[in-house]
Amino acid sequence: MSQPVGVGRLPVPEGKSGCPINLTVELLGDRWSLVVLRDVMFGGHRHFRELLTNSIEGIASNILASRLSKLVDAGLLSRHGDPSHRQKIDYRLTEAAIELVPLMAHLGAWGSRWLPTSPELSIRAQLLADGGPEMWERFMDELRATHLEGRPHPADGVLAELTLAYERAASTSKRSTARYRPTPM
Amino acid sequence: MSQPVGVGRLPVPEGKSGCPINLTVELLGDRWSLVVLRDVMFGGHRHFRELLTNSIEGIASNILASRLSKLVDAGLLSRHGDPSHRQKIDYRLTEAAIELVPLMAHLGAWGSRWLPTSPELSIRAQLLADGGPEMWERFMDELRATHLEGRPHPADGVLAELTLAYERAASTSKRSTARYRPTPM
DNA sequence: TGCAACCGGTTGCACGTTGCAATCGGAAGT
DNA sequence: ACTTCCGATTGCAACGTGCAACCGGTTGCA
Repeated sequence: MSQPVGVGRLPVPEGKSGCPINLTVELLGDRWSLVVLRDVMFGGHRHFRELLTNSIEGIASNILASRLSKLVDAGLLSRHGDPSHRQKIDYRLTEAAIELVPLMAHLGAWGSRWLPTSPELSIRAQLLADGGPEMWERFMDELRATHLEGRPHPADGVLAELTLAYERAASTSKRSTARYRPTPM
Repeated sequence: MSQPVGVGRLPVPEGKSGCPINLTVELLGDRWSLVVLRDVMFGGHRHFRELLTNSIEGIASNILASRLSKLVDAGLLSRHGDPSHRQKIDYRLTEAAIELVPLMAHLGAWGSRWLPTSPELSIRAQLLADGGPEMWERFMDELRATHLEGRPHPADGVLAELTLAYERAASTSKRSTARYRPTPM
């Protein structure tokens, strides 16, 4: 639970830079990896079809498949069988992925501040950003309980709070965007 | 200085998702954008050749050119003439880019924690992450003075502190990586 | 005045990745 | 038996990246 992902702590892969920012960008810096993690983290979607159908950005099935297996290989997601259906796969966040919560919070905060985001979705990002490290820790503990130990999300948890804020904002917004499920931030 | 980049606050570009995380990923989620910003921010490189030659990751000139113009269009960099050479261009961070400092700090911290980074470079990332919001604010003010107002970096500033820590770590490391200038984090 | 070094790029081309639509074989429900 | 749902895979076109050569203009120096 506290080891680096991949092949362990080694002499820095040859030809690569060894810079923490660069390596992180190399791993997560593409069009979809962080979006998939966002949907698992904030949307609560943990199955292939669920991620495919509820994605507002409309990810293609082959891309989703390749991202899921890449994230599993990188140690950010883990695969588990689902008792309800033999070939249903439950993708769960690992500790490494859970520790991306502060990064997601900053990503959302910066986007809300500088990019033309939709108000309902910005509210959730703002709420999480304003909650600060203390709220992030609560959320991370909630995710650990859900994804590492298999317990359900508490009804009064951070995720519930964020979803409630979104739903309130969405219901009072003039042009309804209700054709989408409130998956993303 | 406090407007969103791009076309201003508009009804969310059509067909796009409006999610703050998604929009940020769409803008910065590629192999090079954040790496270029890192070199401008932490490496102090502000000219084309400087960025091209001192990049440890070895960016190609056409990619660098396309990223620079994309970042300028997005409002993260601004172009200025250089008095010393008529066709030399000084790329400076804008306020929007300076506000990516916390994101960079988290990116570096997460990478140091979970990926096989090189120790000298990790030390700088750790230092910045451990400094917390208070240190980030000091660094951002320093960058504002340098990039928005054209003053030099103070000798006792955050950047100097980070560079010193890197140099100490690099000089005591066995296998010298001195062929590289200490550009990245 | 000539010339080499430097300035920010551009061009052409090979290659891998992405995006899209259709489809796959196995498992479950009815 | 038939339909639906499951996580993918395939073929194909378009795009992004990586590499090397090259561009016109500017500067410093002999």
